[in-house]
Amino acid sequence: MPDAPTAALDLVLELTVLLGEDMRRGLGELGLTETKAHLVFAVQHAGPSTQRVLADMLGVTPRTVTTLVDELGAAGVVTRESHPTDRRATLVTLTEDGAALGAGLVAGQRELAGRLFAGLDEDLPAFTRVLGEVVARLRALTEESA
Amino acid sequence: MPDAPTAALDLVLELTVLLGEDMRRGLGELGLTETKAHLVFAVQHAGPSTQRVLADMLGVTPRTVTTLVDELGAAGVVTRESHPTDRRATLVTLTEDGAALGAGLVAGQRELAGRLFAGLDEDLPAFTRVLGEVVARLRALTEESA
DNA sequence: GCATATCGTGAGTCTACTTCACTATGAACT
DNA sequence: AGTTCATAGTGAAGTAGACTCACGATATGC
Repeated sequence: MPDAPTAALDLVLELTVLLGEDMRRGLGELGLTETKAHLVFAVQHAGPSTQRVLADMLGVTPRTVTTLVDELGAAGVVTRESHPTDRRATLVTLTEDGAALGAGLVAGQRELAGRLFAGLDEDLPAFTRVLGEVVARLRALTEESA
Repeated sequence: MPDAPTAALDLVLELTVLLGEDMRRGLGELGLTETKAHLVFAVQHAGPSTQRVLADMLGVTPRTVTTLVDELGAAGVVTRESHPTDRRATLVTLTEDGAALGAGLVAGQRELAGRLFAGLDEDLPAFTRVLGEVVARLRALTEESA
């Protein structure tokens, strides 16, 4: 019989697997990978950004962003605009379609959240408290070993 | 301002990222990938198993298990034993080192769980309730679209 | 005893990333 | 001004971890 923390962690682990599958499936139907979706989110949130900045936000190398932007550009989701003051850099911006796509992603996520947590209002605050604390501890852990 | 379910899902998403990083880092130090660790867990839990069964448990193709077992064999973690009744099949079994490795993984996981959830006893039952329900719903979702 | 299914593996491919080298440009310092 | 050093993005090539396909060896059902 596992102790309560171990049982909780096991559930979390299972959740990550299921959630990952679900997201990949949903994104796949839109022709997106997780990283491409992440890039769309990033541009949506931060506005037009250089590829260097996007690389840092996504946690990938600049070279990877080049490819991502190439492919998202071919799909009509983003465009490369010239940077107003730095001629080395390009500003990645969302097209109209890209903005709609991003809005759709956010809406889909919100809808999934509603479906997953519906009717659990009573326990939800405690859930969120624990989750916040765990995330904070985990972040501290990973930073201390960086 | 996001609604509570959306905030909770965002936290979950962040947790999956951080937890994944942490696990990969820790496993990497032991020369393991996530899938190899999963295989060790599977054999530890189910006892000596055919590669076909392991493929199903890991959710990968049999071909992938061949490579996994090759490499774990080279590392001295598992061995291939002949199946007593089916001469096509091989039984993947843990070596003594492999069993120790598996036990270490379990211990490490338990220790991490303790560290992450320490002092949150009051909210932990609610947390686990929500998590269990969410996992169940997610599983239902993925199965209905299979 | 023969047709058909299953186990594991060689050969080759794919995807999402990486590193390295390079050009073009910017910034800082005499 | 010019020289030096750092930075933005990209071509070329490599890597890790999966996959498909085809095949030999064995098992199973009729």
